[in-house]
Amino acid sequence: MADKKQIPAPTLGRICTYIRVLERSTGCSISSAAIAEAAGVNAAQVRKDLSYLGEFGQAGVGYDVGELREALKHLMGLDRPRHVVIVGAGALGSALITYPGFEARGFRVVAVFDNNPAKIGHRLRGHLILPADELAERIAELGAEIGVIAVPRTTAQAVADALVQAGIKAIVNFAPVLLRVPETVAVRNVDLTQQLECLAYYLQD
Amino acid sequence: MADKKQIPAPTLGRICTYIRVLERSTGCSISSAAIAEAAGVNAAQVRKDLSYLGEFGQAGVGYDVGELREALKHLMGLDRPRHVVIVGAGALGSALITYPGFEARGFRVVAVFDNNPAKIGHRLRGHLILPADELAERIAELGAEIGVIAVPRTTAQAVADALVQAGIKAIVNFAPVLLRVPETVAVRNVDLTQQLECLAYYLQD
DNA sequence: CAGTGTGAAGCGCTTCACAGCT
DNA sequence: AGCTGTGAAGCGCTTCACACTG
Repeated sequence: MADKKQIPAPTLGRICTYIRVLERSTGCSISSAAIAEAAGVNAAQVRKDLSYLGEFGQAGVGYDVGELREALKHLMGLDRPRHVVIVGAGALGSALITYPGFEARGFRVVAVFDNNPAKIGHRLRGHLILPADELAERIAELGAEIGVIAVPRTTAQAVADALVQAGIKAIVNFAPVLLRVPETVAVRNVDLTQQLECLAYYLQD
Repeated sequence: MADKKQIPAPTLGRICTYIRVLERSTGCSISSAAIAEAAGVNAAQVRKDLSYLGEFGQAGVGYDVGELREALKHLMGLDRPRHVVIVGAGALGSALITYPGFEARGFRVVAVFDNNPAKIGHRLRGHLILPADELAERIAELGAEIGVIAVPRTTAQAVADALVQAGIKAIVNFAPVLLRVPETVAVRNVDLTQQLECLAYYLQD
């Protein structure tokens, strides 16, 4: 990714949590302490995070729930839908197609790709599986902005290259490998096995 | 989790990466610079991380690949298999049952639970779906140590409570909610939607 | 020499503490 | 009184730099 260093990455993650807290919140105003309690963080942290988008709070009262929620969504770029393509029609890719949280939050899966001829042309959870070599043209015509890599480790880099070539600027990578992409492309790695491995450490002694 | 503060959490994550680098490495000795290059981190970082388990390197040469790999696996508690239970037989839970990385790294899925009567008793990818109210007894008899929560947000806390009650000390949580568990239980949250949300931020301007 | 191990510096995020506003 | 916004302190991870070793 480019610079964008205005807001620290940890803050971005927490802001997503704050948005969810606000969406489930009933009252019309909420204090930083209440947000902090629900999000599992320090109240000063909440205020510092929120200060990145200007002064929203009312001293002595707190924050307007609706106003803050919309401001945070706007800040995160969540005020318009995003088109997502999934590469890899295996078990994981299949699960991601219908993952309820995606559609509910404005992420629309617009295409699913695979390079297995036995899968191409078949329907998977309502989506026609497209050949991976059509990535570039499909991404352009569908206006996709985010690519999800759900292929085996050995083909992940090739898929990433193809996505970058197609103009994708944001990638979620489920393959346990370090992707080499231009600095202008943002990558989030999700290593499911690593989660278990880290837990194994704490299971000892 | 308890204290365990000897090794910082970021280091634990990187050590998992180092293990993979070593498993794919061909030579019999490797330098911190080579590990760093493959893992995408700083070489000094690698040496500092490795120094947590004593002095393994040979000055002027590097580290013995096999020896270091086994030492790291032992440190992480990966030198014996772990039994995993998955709660939630939806699309995500289903994908996790056969996730190739789990079995390959010693994590064996020994049971799958759901509370939907329509699913209980049916087979899913080779596993009989068990009723969620049998969690405690099954976990005990199967010797499960890790629980994976792949249920909707609204039931995640109840599942976590049941897992804790059953003696589980390590949880991977896919539900977008803050779990309240005793300090003795380690939790790793994996919020798939949040990955996309953070990327949306970088897609702006 | 090439490369490790590590004290010290650097850096960035987190938390405190309090002035200021309502 | 209650709560925000923020400078300053605190803290922990990262990186540097170099003495030391085979």
